[in-house]
Amino acid sequence: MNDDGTTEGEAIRDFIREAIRADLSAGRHETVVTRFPPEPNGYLHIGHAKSICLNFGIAREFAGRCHLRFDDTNPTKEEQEYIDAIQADVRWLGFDWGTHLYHASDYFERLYAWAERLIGDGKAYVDDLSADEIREYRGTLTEPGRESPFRNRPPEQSLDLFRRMRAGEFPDGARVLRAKIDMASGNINLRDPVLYRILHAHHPRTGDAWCIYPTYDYAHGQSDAIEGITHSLCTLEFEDHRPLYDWLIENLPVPSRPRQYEFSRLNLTHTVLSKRRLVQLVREGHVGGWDDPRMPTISGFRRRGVPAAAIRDFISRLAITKSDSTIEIAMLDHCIREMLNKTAERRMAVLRPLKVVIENYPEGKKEELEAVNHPERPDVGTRRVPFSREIYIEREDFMEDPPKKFFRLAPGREVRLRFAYFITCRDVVKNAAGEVVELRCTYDPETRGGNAPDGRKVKATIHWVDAEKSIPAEVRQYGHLFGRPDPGAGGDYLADIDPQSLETLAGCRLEPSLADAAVGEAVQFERLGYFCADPDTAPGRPVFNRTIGLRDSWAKAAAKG
RNA sequence: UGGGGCGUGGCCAAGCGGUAAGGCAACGGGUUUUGAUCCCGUGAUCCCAGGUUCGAUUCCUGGCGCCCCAGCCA
Repeated sequence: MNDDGTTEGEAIRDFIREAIRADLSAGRHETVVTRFPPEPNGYLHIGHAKSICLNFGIAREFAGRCHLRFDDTNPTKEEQEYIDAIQADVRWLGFDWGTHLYHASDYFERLYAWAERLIGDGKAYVDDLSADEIREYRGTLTEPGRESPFRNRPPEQSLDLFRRMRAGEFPDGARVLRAKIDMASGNINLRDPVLYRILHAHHPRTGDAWCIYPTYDYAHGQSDAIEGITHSLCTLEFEDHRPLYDWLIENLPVPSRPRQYEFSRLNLTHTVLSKRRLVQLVREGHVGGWDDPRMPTISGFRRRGVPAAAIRDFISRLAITKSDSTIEIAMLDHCIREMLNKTAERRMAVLRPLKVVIENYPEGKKEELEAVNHPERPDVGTRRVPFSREIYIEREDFMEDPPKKFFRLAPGREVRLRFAYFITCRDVVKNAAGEVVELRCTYDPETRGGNAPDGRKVKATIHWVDAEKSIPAEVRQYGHLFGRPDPGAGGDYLADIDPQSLETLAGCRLEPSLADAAVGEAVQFERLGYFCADPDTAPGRPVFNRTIGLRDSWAKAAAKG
């Protein structure tokens, strides 16, 4: 099975790929060329991953190519930091644009020349109206717009003005270049859309070479045509722009005629995916940064320990359609767990330690027990875990007065220590406040490795670490950033941030083999979940992030009562 | 009384006139040295109303509902 969910020879079917097959078999194209066109005004998130997987995936399936093109037409919002991060994220996701790295700004000179041509053809004009006036003249959704008084000025005059706009003679907002289409169109995008605006701003790539910049509508389709893009895939909100996209292609001497197709964007429960909101979360410090593990950004997932393959698998299960949809976050969680279950090695770690003294275990005795690294993959081998008279177990694996369905340790009860021995709880030691601070247990030497020669069973197996040899660590447990599936539905989405989405635990104890875990590499802490070392890890000071917890039917049952 | 889309089980989604795939979730049950994994099993007549047809989720008509568009953002 490939990680796009298909098996060898099985073609993915959706309306876009069907259209491509039709174009290919009709001979309209020989090769398929797609492009992923991010605007460098923020970090990539999982919604972008859908577009990336679609565009690069199609290029791969049809033996074509996919370009990475920065849609850098608005210097007031774009930054080099984003340009760099976007490239790193696309690569990390597993895609390669080869030599096809482009920028809309690479085409500024050509776009400008075509704009002059449009003016000469009487198909564009310089408008002196202010932004507010243009809005008034535009009309409303139900009323047609009115023509600007400058609409029919002579082409020579528009041309002169346009050249002076470029020359920097006018301040921001003084004039714009507009296409002359139809002020009465039901499609507002056709009511003489703005093609160029004056922006005295420094551009990350062109510096101060320009003070007029093309709008998205003008730059995008022409960039597609210049690059020979055959299928320009974008999200539904651009559907209304297609007539304009086509109008420009038809009225300009572009080298090719790309076609635009629209599909629905990804929505996910328990998170937000709008650039505006993600920027706000970062700028206002509601999260630690773009790569905060609770962020739905590619860099956030990476830091959290989510493998790129899990993201690709998730995307492959999505359908490319035109219907609005919101995917339950449980779907993503499932893909992460499934991937990690197959790949992550197992280790033991105790997050909330409770000391256990095994009274009949000889003082000073130490031994090492063999533990498998992956129960379903013997080839991954085994490791040795130190064991002695004093160990730590998880606090929540002991209850002094357990309900009937609780199978773990309790006074007088016997359980198995994973890979070690059966132990029985004999005594509970409490502090002055009445809190349990230590357990006194006995072990059965005959059960070494975890099986009783007499065949007796225990109802639970719990994890543990050696008190002396285990290493201290900080563990950050991450949950979904928002407590409700539809953040913002109640008004302010910021109010829906779950204050417990990050729980930092100090004083956790890890089995010694975790001392040299590689940053970002996933491991399963048995019975707890998947974790990986965070970049904040310092020598002798490990910091682990919880990528995702294991499914926990006990917690679910306990919650129900 | 503008234009563009969409409407199949809780969430996605196949289906392209012949009698409703699959995934996730939920709920049962089995296996298990992770209450994990794994394995079984359980649910819809397809927004509504007419019409065409031997037969419609698939075609037609009319409703209803939801989403997007009035940035010199993308």
